[in-house]
Amino acid sequence: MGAKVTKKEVLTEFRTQEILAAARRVMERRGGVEGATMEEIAQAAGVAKGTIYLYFASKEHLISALMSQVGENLRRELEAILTRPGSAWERLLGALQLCLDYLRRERLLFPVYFRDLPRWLSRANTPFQRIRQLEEEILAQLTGLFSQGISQGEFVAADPRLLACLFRGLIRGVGYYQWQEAPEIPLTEAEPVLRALLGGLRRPRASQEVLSS
Amino acid sequence: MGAKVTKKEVLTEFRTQEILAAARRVMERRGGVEGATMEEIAQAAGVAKGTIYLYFASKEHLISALMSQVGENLRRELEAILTRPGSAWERLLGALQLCLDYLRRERLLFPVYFRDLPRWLSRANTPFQRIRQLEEEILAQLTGLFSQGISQGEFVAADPRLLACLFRGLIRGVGYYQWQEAPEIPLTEAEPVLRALLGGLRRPRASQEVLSS
Amino acid sequence: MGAKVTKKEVLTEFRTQEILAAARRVMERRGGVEGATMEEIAQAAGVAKGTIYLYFASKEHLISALMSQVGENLRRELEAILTRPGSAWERLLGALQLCLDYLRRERLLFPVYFRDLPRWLSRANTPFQRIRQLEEEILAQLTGLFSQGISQGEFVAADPRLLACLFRGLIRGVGYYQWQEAPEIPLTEAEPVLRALLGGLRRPRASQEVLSS
Amino acid sequence: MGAKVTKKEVLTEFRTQEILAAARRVMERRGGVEGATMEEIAQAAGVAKGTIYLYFASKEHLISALMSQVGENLRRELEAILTRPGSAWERLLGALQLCLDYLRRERLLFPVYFRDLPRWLSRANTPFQRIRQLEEEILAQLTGLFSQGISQGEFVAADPRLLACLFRGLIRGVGYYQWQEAPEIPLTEAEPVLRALLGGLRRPRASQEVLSS
DNA sequence: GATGAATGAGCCTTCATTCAT
DNA sequence: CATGAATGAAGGCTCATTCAT
Repeated sequence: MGAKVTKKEVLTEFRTQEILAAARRVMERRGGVEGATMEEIAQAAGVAKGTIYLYFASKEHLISALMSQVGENLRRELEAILTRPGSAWERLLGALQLCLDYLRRERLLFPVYFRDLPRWLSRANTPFQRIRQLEEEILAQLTGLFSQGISQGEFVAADPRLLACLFRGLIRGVGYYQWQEAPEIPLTEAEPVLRALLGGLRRPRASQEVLSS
Repeated sequence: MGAKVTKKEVLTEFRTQEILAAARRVMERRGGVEGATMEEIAQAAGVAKGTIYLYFASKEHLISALMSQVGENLRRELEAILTRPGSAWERLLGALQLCLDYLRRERLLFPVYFRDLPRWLSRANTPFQRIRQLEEEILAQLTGLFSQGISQGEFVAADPRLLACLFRGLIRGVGYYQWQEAPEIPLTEAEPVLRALLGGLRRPRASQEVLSS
Repeated sequence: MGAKVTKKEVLTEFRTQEILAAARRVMERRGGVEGATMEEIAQAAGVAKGTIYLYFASKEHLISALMSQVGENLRRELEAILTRPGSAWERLLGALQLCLDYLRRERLLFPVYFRDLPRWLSRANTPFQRIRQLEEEILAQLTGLFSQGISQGEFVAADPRLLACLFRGLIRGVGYYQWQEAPEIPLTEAEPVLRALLGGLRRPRASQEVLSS
Repeated sequence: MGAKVTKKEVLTEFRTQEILAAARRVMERRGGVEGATMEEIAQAAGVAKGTIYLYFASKEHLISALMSQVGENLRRELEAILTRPGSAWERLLGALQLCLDYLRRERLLFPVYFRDLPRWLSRANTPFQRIRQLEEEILAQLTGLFSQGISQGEFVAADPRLLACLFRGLIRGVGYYQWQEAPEIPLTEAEPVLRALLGGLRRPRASQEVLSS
């Protein structure tokens, strides 16, 4: 009997993932949430339209689950990098590389993340609170990193949370650039420039300089 | 007689601006183009639904006009700054300040700009080509600035267009940050950090260093 | 004072005709009533949209007046022909020629007459009763002609009103044909065939034949 | 299993016909296509508005299907009659009877056929091309009949296609008459007169007469 | 559980008509 | 009288969601 329950659970999990994958494909193809109809997602998943609603309460819940998956993974991998030994700068470079990797990997999902998610996040009572939470956790990880770096004298003195936000903003800016302007330019070309930019945050050794206009 | 024509023109201009302002308000309130219906825009403008179509041929034309207004102004002001005398770095700082000003001023319109415009830009035969053109012109202005800076040895050697894109990406990242995360943090606090980041692009005087990992 | 009133009347009449002519042009161009907007008619007439409503109570009244004009003329000319001396057959040929002339002349108005008028005629309390009346009068004229022809032994015995209706139906069929199928074929080619067809109604001299299956 | 598929197909076919019948009823009631809204058609069919779009891609497709049904049947039955043995005249009488039957049967659909179809036929890339094709085929059938009749000396010398068009025009004229003027007069009364008229096309035996004024 | 036919609220757009100037 | 900006009812169509089978 326990086996049977497990079997059913496995099947449920399988279907869930199948639908999520289908939703991802369709959204990538249609370039966003609005263009992706439940009908098309169902077809792509090889199930009937009504079946989706057995696994997800609504379209929003479906999208939410999809986005959460990515966030969950990013948070886990980011955690691994940030707890590595080494200087804050080295770990920041690791985080940069990871984020650029995600940009590359999830490139096609970017429009959804960028355009459609924000609207939903602004609404209360939405299934997207989980994503908001994940974003907050990721931001907290980065904030912790900058905090360490500042207290260890590696980075210039600044609000660590602001630095984290700007780092994330920078990554998003790159993603947006890649998405809108230059899908043909490999992100690897952007990495040195990003390093140079972030290098601007490093505190010159044996220097009393502070940020000033 | 001339006065009458002027009167009519003034009224038309007034209504046009009134509707644009209403559209802006509704989009801000609804968080994007999709959520803003012509009905609600009309109500916000204090006119009937059909009246909007006396001033704009379609919803797309209306949005297009709204976005173009902002782009037009930004381009003009940016041009003024970039043609000022001074070092490339000084002008870059000026551009930075201008863009941050725009972010502050057009803060509420940002979601529209960020999320909805991209989809339309990807379609041909759309009234949004004007905006695409404006974006390209602005990008060209920035590219020119970086180009000068590089050839004059002020900035590290890199593709100037990539730098321009990253600059813009950075600004957008900040805007996105401001929009989503910290409407309460005044952007003025972000400026020094942005300067520090951009400072990473400056070439150390009398140095042959190039970007390397 | 009397002169002034007359002057005004003349102007009113002039405007009325001008608007009617414009409506005709627009309907011809647009291929019917539905495609012709009051806006376009007003432009074609060189007046403002609202002005039309000073001369015609509604779009229906305008169309009605336009169609009545044609019917009025046809009836008058038909009357002239039918009161000419000569055999019923000769007068029938005269009527045929007249109707074909009208078809040629009013060719471009035919779609309106054929498609749009009928719907309105079927409604009560419509300004189109005048047209219905004109049609009835024209039909009565033709009925009278056939009636004479039958009583004088020129035509086979049949309900004269039915014959009149069929004659009209034949004309309309030709018009429809011309309109839909062969605008390039001059109607003159159809005339001999129509004569042959109508000749089928003539009673063979000194014959006792009656219509039978 | 086969039964299940059949069941579904039967249901689909049933609904399709049900909607077509509803559309027919509404158009008859409203006197044309323009007056018949999808809403009202849906109500008449006892389904929701959206349901229609499960069976027909658009309003035009719906109307097109309706008209094609009739044309398809007429063409088939006409073909059966025209390939019967016998003189051209006998077959022409058969065709006449068939067409009058259709006029009687489809009487209420006539306005649609007469008024609305023509406008659509003039547009390219429309689902109505099938109807255009049907019309052409029917006309070709009639043309062939006249062609035979002429070459066999049964009918006066004339362009057979013109004769076919006039025949069709005559039928339409009768239909139009019936529709507008005398729904109370049974068409059976019109048939002898039509025969007489068509008889005018017959070539007098052993005569060299040609059509002349 | 799975299905997919059915639903209907909601959207953008048109255009005959009105009325303040 | 003339104007034309403003109106708003109505129409075709979409698609997330429901529910009988």
